[in-house]
Amino acid sequence: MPELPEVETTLRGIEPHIAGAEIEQLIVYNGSLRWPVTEGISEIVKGQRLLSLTRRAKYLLLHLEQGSMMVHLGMSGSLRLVDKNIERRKHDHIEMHMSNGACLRYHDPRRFGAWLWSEGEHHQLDHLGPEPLTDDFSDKRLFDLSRRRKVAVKPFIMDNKTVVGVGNIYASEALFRSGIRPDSEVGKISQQRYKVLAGHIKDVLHAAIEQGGTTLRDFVNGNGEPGYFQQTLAVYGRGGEPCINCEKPLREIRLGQRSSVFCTRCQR
DNA sequence: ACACTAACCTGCAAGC
DNA sequence: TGCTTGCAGGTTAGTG
Repeated sequence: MPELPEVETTLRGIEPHIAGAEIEQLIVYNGSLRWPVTEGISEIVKGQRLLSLTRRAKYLLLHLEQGSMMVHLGMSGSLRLVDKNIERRKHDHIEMHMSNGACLRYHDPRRFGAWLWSEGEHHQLDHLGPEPLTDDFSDKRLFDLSRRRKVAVKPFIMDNKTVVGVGNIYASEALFRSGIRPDSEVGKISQQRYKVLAGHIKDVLHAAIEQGGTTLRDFVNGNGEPGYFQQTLAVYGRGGEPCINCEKPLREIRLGQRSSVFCTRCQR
């Protein structure tokens, strides 16, 4: 999926084309996503103006006059603006027609995503940690949260309670840039090293947003264009290939059911 | 509280 | 060629 940079890229791509317009029709072709799409959502949102779009963690929030739709792209979801006359593709599950003629399609082969309506709070957002690109996320937070804990640092920074938006790609890349092994016990890492790590998490996310995100298989922004950050990946998906610094073959292990690639020489 | 696993679902690549 | 296996960007529910 889409990690934070891909969601942010999607938001920036679609927002100018649909914000301010009225929803003429929302069509749900297959509402069987991670959670069932809210019953009756088409009737609820019809005729409401889309006031604004925001992002929280990897969730997109479409703010309407009477409430909001919370959209998640799961592992394989994407949103794109299309010409409504173009035939739907397999796995195009939801379509939103706007009063200005724009048509937004939600495509998600694995159906791990979400489209939920609420007149108030979305409770999925209740227990999320801070946004990584704000001052609420810092080395101090990583240090304080990790004392007397034994979890490996990679699953720790991928845990939404620690910080949101950091998935398998950017966790791997930030640890490489920081020279920290992904399986290091969090309780044994110094605040100085967390300062380096927090800085690299922010840097790698910023850089990925500037490149329009990472396209591995099928990610596209709101206008159907891929991202380019995959060209910058140093370790993710490169198990067995040479380290870009020292040329030693990169090692691949599994941590918390996720593949983790790192350099045994450059990361300690 | 913490650490870890299985599960949701489809597509694709690798191996036999 | 075709079958089986394992893996893929996330998140939550359940186990010990």
